[in-house]
Amino acid sequence: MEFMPVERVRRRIPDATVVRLPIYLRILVEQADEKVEWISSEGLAELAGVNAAKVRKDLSYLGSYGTRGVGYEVAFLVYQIRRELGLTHDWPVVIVGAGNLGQALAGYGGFGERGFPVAGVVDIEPAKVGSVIGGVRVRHIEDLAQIVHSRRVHIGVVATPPGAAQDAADRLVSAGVTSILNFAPVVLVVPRGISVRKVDLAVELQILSYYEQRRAGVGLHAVTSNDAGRGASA
Amino acid sequence: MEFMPVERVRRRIPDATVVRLPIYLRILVEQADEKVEWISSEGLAELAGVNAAKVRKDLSYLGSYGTRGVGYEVAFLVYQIRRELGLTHDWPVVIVGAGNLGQALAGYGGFGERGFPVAGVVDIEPAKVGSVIGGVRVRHIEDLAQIVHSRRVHIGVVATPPGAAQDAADRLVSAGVTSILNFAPVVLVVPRGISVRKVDLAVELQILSYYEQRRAGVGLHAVTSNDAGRGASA
DNA sequence: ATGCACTCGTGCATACATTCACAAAGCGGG
DNA sequence: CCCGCTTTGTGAATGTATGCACGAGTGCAT
Ligand SMILES: NC(=O)c1ccc[n+]([C@@H]2O[C@H](COP(=O)([O-])OP(=O)(O)OC[C@H]3O[C@@H](n4cnc5c(N)ncnc54)[C@H](O)[C@@H]3O)[C@@H](O)[C@H]2O)c1
Ligand SMILES: NC(=O)c1ccc[n+]([C@@H]2O[C@H](COP(=O)([O-])OP(=O)(O)OC[C@H]3O[C@@H](n4cnc5c(N)ncnc54)[C@H](O)[C@@H]3O)[C@@H](O)[C@H]2O)c1
Repeated sequence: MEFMPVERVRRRIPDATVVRLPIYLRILVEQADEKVEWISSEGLAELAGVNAAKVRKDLSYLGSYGTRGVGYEVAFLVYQIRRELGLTHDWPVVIVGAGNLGQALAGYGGFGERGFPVAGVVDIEPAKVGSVIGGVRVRHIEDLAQIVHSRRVHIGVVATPPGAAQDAADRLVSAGVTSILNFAPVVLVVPRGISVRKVDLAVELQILSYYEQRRAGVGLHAVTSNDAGRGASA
Repeated sequence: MEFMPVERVRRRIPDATVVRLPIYLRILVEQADEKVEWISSEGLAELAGVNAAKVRKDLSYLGSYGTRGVGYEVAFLVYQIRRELGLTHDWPVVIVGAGNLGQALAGYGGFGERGFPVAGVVDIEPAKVGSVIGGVRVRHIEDLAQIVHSRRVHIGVVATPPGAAQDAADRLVSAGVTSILNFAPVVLVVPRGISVRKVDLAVELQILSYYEQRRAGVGLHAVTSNDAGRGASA
């Protein structure tokens, strides 16, 4: 094997693991709130609804932070997962589209709590501009670049109608955003190096429909696990 | 080769493919609307943002519906994918939790259009009961079983606060629902044979944070694709 | 001190998913 | 009717993820 420098190169964490780390994190934070100080891979696996070996392997990508015979120290794991996910500081987000969904998102306090404060909401419709949602005033989309720069926004949320989603994404990218969470049922085209994740409710329902229909057809079956290997496409 | 009965045994479609079929379907419907009659795996791949070989393999699980040298007939593919996904009839859904999100969902017309009409919205809070959202009157959660039975609902949506989500899921299951779409940031525990998919926005943002942070740390990287292999856990 | 019970970390086997690469099949032009 | 062009369908190779099984630490009781 090649000589390896002490300053270890940050290991690439498998996509499938990246998807599960936030789930472990949420559970661990809940446990910490309940004054649980130590947890075993078995215990965490139970709460996360996965296999214990998978938990151990996932956590092993962060480093050897467990204690054999004992388990993992909850507070320490929380810290390590936060660090690995880049959650040591806030990531302000900007929401494009102040409609039904955009308003629900902006008004939802859960994001700010988890380190994703809403830095701004923009819309193309002058009629929407100026109204206040969740303590944030809706601004015109022309102000997008200004918001992104002044608030150092890296993450944008697309909540426009499907037909406007690509336009919204283009504007976000030219404003300097490098990660996009897309709610519009549209495949966004973005330059290499920009991460995109999508949330498509109709797709989710259709997937459920498949398993539902299958169950009806052939005896029972179902099963399968929710998020194996979702990354963030670029 | 073995003799094969005409009434072919339904092949199991890989989870990763099941996740992509709805995306192909949406694109194909759009193409049909634009009077496109034929499409190649290359063309569909382009629009779906995936590899052409993947498209062909995915479609091959449905059967040999392409024409070599030509491509796939759009209308026929639409029909076949719909059939395979169980979208030949409507799947009424019931929404539990008439808060911020539940209201946005109920008011959103996109579901009904795609074959998932809202059969009912229920809430535990008497104050919410009786109000009308998107043409549906909010009813008390005690009426859940009645709605599920009378409207033959198989799919339930959980849009309650996290602390109430397991209760909501339990009630859905006892009412007879066998598929659940969960918006609460909680791992639901359900009996074997019940499908669950979750939509967790905080998790999505945290995943983006990881890749974002990584980009800052080591040169560039990013990439990865959105939904490899999401199934529906039971 | 020694042994025992427990739990991590990980090599390895297996399963699943992606991609390549090419023969087979269909189409159209001459 | 045949030839050349196109595009499918799929074996095989590669890449990724899962889960088992067990060695190796750790803590505690005796
Ligand atoms: N509302 C839901 O529950 C729900 C559910 C699933 C998916 N979605 C999807 O989310 C997206 C938004 O849904 P909605 O219900 O909020 O729609 P909406 O029509 O209520 O709101 C869309 C908003 O985007 C604005 N907009 C339009 N073009 C724009 C542009 N180029 N730049 C900036 N803003 C622009 C509009 O002015 C409007 O305010 C849609 O793509 C929809 O399919 C919504
Ligand atoms: N609003 C958003 O944009 C958003 C975004 C991401 C996640 N979420 C998640 O979605 C869920 C709902 O969010 P929200 O903003 O609509 O919350 P909300 O508080 O506005 O609404 C929750 C509703 O559920 C009802 N409820 C409570 N317990 C119930 C029970 N046992 N059975 C039936 N109904 C019950 C409440 O009366 C209330 O009407 C939460 O888990 C939240 O974390 C919401």
